[in-house]
Amino acid sequence: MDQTDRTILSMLQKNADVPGKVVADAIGLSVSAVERRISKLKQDGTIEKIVAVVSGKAVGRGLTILVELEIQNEHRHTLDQFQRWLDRASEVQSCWYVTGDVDFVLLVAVRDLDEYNQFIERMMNDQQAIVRKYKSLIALKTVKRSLELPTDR
Amino acid sequence: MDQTDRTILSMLQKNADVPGKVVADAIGLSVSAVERRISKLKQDGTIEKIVAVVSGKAVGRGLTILVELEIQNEHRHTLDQFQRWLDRASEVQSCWYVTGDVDFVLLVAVRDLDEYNQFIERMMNDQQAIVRKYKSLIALKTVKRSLELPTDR
DNA sequence: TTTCTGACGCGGATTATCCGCGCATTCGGA
DNA sequence: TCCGAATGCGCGGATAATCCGCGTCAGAAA
Repeated sequence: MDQTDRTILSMLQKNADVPGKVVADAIGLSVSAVERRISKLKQDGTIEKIVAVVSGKAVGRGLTILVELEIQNEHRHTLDQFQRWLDRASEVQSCWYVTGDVDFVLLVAVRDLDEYNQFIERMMNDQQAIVRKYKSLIALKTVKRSLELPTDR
Repeated sequence: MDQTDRTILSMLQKNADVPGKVVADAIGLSVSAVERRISKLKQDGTIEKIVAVVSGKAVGRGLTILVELEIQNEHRHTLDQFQRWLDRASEVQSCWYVTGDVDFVLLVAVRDLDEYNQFIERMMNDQQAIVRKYKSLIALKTVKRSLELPTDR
């Protein structure tokens, strides 16, 4: 993982829909050298996957809400079970177990408040033994939306 | 945007590193029909981009922190300026302007607490006229991490 | 019914990727 | 110092994927 790899990663995080030739020209390497590096980065898990980023509005999921959760108890089994539930919930894009007053933060994408309400009710019903309370932070504006990581230094 | 398009989007959000043939076989369409649909979805902005998802650990940015911000005032000019700053901050992966007690939520990826502290100091220094207070929610575990949207219904 | 539109499958032309080869550089022991 | 082993490179042919024009067909509108 040298500087060349980092440059490649930086490019592919912005746009992975690019022929090797373009990357090769940008960094002054042959096409096959670039291909070999990319396939190695995929192999060793540095590149986890290549995905399409879809417009929420275009598929009718334009409403983003951050949900802060407090849970009843933090026993191992309870946590595991709840996390599996979250993982299967299609409304939940991302989810973190965090320090502080709240226990979980969810990033939820839904069509509208009605669908959000259905999600919350489903969660409070399915997981009533676990979830104590929740707080909704409705996104009025998504300033930035990516999973891009800086690769420098 | 019919059910076929939705199926394609669902597949490409999980893995866009797939030849058209695979998608075509999965949905029972010819390769060229699939290619035409995909290129149309890119054209009209439904597919915003194709990106590589990189492992934070692999590039030394394994620490994820959610930051809740309260700002001094919500005048248009102030907000715009601050949002431009956030957009340029490489540590900030995502950022939402939200309803409720807090004004912004940032998703930040850094190497360690030291680097996080540097980021916070830089923000509080550069944007001292804007940011009133912040609260850090350190991710002990990332349960789920994607921008994937459900396409059904 | 006729016409128009849009999406389809087919298949050849073009591009891109995969991969083996030989070469240059680097890095550790003898 | 000298000499293998390992690593990464560029080249170029084989393979695979994409691009694109053509003719066809089904559904909507005249």
